[in-house]
Amino acid sequence: MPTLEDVAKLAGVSGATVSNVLRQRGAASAATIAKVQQVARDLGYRPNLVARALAERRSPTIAVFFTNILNPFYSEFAFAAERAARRREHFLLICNAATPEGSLDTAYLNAVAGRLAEGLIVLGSDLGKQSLLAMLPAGVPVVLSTWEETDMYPTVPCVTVDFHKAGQLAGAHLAELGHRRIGIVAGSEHPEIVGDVAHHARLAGLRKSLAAYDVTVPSPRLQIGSDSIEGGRLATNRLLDLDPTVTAIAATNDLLAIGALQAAAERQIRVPDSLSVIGLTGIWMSAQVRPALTTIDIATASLADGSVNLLLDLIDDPATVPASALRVVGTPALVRRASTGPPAR
Amino acid sequence: MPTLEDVAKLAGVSGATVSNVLRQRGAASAATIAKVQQVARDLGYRPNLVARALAERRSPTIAVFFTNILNPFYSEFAFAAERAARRREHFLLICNAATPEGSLDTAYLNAVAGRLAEGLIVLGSDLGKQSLLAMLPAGVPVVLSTWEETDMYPTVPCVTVDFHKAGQLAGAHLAELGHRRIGIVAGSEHPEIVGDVAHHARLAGLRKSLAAYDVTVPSPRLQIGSDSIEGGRLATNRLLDLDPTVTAIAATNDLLAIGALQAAAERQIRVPDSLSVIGLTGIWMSAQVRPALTTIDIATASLADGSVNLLLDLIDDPATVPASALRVVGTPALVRRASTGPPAR
DNA sequence: CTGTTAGCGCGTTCAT
DNA sequence: ATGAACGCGCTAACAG
Repeated sequence: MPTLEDVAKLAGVSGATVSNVLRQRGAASAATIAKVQQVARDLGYRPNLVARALAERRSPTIAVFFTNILNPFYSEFAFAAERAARRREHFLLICNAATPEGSLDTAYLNAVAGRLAEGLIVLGSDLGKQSLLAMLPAGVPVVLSTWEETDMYPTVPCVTVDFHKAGQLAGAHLAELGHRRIGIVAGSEHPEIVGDVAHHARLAGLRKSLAAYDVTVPSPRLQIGSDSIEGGRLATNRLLDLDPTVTAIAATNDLLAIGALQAAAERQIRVPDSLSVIGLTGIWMSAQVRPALTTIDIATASLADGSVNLLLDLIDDPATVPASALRVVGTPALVRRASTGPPAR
Repeated sequence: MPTLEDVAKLAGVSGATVSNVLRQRGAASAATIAKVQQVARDLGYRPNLVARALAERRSPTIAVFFTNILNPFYSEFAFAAERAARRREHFLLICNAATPEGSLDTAYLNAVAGRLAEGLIVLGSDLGKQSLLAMLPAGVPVVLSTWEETDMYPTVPCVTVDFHKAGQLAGAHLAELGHRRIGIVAGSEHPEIVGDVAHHARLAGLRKSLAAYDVTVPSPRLQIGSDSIEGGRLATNRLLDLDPTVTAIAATNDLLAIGALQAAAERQIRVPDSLSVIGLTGIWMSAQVRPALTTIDIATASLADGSVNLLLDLIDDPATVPASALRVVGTPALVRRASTGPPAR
């Protein structure tokens, strides 16, 4: 592979000039520009980005830590984040952060702190608090995103959405439709631990809005499952076994809601005629299932976009970033589709 | 951020010794080992991976080019690839290669060739042939994966599966169940172009196996849609409008098949009683939908694993890699689930 | 067992 | 407008 020097020699100029010409800095005579470009093309020269990163003390990559990229929600985030990063001439390193111990992977964090990536976006709820906090003093730019508890780390930049509000919207929608016997299917990252629930804020919001209608959700009507379609299906089956009288189910995310839809289908329960189902987050698939899922949209792509841009702004020049940009909390919105309606009677 | 030199000075040794101690190379007295480690810890030293990469002329990252990470198939590949890479102490750069023009993104390729990643896995069917071929002479290690046409680039290392065989298995399964009026829903990356089909090998295999049973698939029974659930649903609806007599549908991938399932559900057609549906690839979701989808499993995770390991082997030492490892073609397998059965009559 | 020297390939002064 | 020299932080080869 040819280097800068190779080009310089063949073009009869110095390395500095080649650098200037190729990066369009400074000025150079039309003749040398042509010459250098010609030689570079002939040689198939490509700048060594590693060397450049070392010299510039910057790296063209940022990293994003998920719990699980198999979850479509995270895929969508990754997709949007990659596009946003690319628009800013950056690459995206993906890191599945979840380890058996459930904490952020230290090797990964160290690598990032080792300037492999010049910044880091951490998604998820209550993942790896410790290791993450240990990281921050190291001066690595970090942006939290889609964080469930908005105020867990008040000092860390965060782009998220009001999950409490999202839960409220879901609850209010069902209650306003007239539902009173409502079940909840909630997700857990450790379903093997009895009572472990991941989506605290959504749940709290849900319960709060329902309380305004004097609706309570006793324990048999709250079922917890692993964060997947299958988990939602199983949880819903348990719920309906325990209490077949519920007329609506709110799930703390769309995957679980889709599982609920399937459980209903298996039991020949018509949605929304006999059972309403509402999800949360608004993944693409929620629009593609049948019946199409009513859900609370949190604009995942904007969150990804906002996270990447905030991170890169912070890296470019922290001083430029207004304090107000350090804590962005989006507003969720109800998306009415076909899976909810008034109760049968 | 402290550097190697900082540690060296404080520990009263040279940089080389610090490097040796920290990387456990060479030998050092117990005393200096302890000292160096102590100082490194106190300082919160983390090696600068960019500098290391420059010095070693290696980078700890590999890149994978997809067409679309929103497709669960690619997510699953990414998930497995990331794990495999990590086991070999590498990071994964994800690149959504699809551009509006449909070709591989040159900027991305150049970056990789710029040693940002030391190798590259390219997924997909007929994506970016030109740019990719232009890339190869540059000496960048490349592994093709999940490639539809096994022999398109005979000289490029490739880990894939026999898609032709996969198509055959799907067709044979339906035919053996007794189906004779069979529809096909095929995917396209450019559905706006009339007649554009992506999954050639699968289609050919499908047709071939059906021909053995004297089954042909005339044009109205072959519908093409965009590679998504929605695309499958729409294509299936067109197909059933044009010919309501089909008793089975083979889709060229699972997303399309899931769309077919939904189309059937909307039309109150019972699966598999009145209509059988078979998919291809075996994404996780295929097991989670209801009825669970019968499909042809291509062991995506193993493909990802194999691709990463082959690439890394090639990078470590091409001479070590036997020729037989340069072209791995996996064998697909039928997974019988609930969406297929004998025709009603 | 440890230190010295010499790069890795590029960007960046500061002269010229 | 152009070039020489130095530095980025680390590893490798050799010397002691």
